Amino acid sequence: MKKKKDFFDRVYEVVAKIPKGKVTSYGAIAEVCGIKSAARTVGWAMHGAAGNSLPCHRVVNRNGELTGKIHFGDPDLMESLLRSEGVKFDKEGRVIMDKYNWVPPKKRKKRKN
DNA sequence: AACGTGACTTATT
DNA sequence: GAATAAGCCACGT
Repeated sequence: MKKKKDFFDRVYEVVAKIPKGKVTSYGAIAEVCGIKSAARTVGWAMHGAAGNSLPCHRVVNRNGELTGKIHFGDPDLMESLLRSEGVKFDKEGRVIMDKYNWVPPKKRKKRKN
């Protein structure tokens, strides 16, 4: 039975695997899901992820800006969470992508590595 | 089925 | 280099 996971489910899996103290970009997740150009859809997936205990605060945009912080209820919550995990911000309030940018492993069919 | 929206990204001006 | 435009995919109405 081929349970074709929806794009959303795929995103949830990836986001749930983001290491603590690291962040990733929507585009990266979208690419891992198979659609590189679906960065926006990844954000949509987060909407459905609300209440799924997913570390959505570890997902930032390509610039390291916390674009989704607005949806946390409190704009400062996302930054606080990341700071609590050891993530540092530059003076512009962005995540230092050079150090914290983490790209999820591509889920190949039966990837044995 | 179609139009509009959205937590993005890339290219062009 | 900054600002604007278009492209992209999925969901909601």
